[in-house]
Amino acid sequence: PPARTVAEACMCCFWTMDTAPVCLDLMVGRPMDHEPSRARCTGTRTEADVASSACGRAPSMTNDEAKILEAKLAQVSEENRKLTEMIAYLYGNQVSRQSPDGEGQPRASTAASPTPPASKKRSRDSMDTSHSCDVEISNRNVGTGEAEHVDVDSPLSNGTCRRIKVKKVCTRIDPSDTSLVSAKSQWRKYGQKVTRDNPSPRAYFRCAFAPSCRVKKKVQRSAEDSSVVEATYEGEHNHPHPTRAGELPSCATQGGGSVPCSISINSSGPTITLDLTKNGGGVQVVDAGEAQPDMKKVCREVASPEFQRALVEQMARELTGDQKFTDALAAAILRKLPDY
DNA sequence: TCAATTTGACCCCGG
DNA sequence: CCCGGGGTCAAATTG
Repeated sequence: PPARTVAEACMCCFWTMDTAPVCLDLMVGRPMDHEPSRARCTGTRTEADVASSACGRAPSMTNDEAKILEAKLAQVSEENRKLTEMIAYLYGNQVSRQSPDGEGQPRASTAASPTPPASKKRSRDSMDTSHSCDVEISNRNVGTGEAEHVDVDSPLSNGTCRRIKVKKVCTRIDPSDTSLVSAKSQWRKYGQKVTRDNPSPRAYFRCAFAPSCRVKKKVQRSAEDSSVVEATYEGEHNHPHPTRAGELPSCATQGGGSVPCSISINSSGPTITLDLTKNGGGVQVVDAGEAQPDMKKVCREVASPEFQRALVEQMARELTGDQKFTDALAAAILRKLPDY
């Protein structure tokens, strides 16, 4: 519990469980709203201390000290930014290999400016989902589906490269099940076409969350086996993956008041958010609704007492091994002590 | 009334 | 240049 009010940082760590990536956000505390005693700042200074000092809350500080601290703060911020980008990039790569629909966090590389379209491209081009010469097609093993992985290069005639992120997913479903074909919820259907080589119509979907998002999906039953649905995902989301309605309910609505920890499940993997600023404890799995079967299995595992215990132990190991955290914890405890 | 889906027409590209 | 097919648009339809 003391940790709730200590660290100023939000720490993230990622690890893989089975096939699903798990994002762990530890929202450890809010900045202290009262000034720490100068006498207690004699030890290792936390970033928060640096920040608060840099904000001029230490009137006796010299300009040189302030400049040094500002530079230090800027350096730490830059490091933090780079680490965040790296995590996003690594996580994006992982998602691109593991998520059946690629709805995960956009990769850092998405920010790269796209090469202008080559010569013969449609003007109303909606094909600007392509930004590289890598075409990744992966048939993942979903349920009883077949699995294969293919990489295709797609250079342009003018010698430049464009990046097209394409995933192909084969899923075996009950023939009467139209859930995937209709693909409601986060995809908006904008067209349907019967193609020459397949009697089943091909449905075209766009991301329904953001109009500017260029991600597309094509869904069509296999010509050979109508129980197999092939979904092709093209492009990357250019927006954070939104939470579904009710996925992250207000802490106050949960039993006994606030919930310090919640797990949101989406197709790119469950996200565990630990908000240690709240009272109480426990882990809650929220909305595994459309999760894949293996995802649901992961959800059950995540919700299990064994996993929670392991999670707490893992967190404890990570936190106690973090010098900054322990320093901040000690400082916070000192601040919390009555001024005798 | 509004949002989502359907569906015929159109556009673009490759052969 | 023509034609066929895939992909997209947008008006009509539906819930």
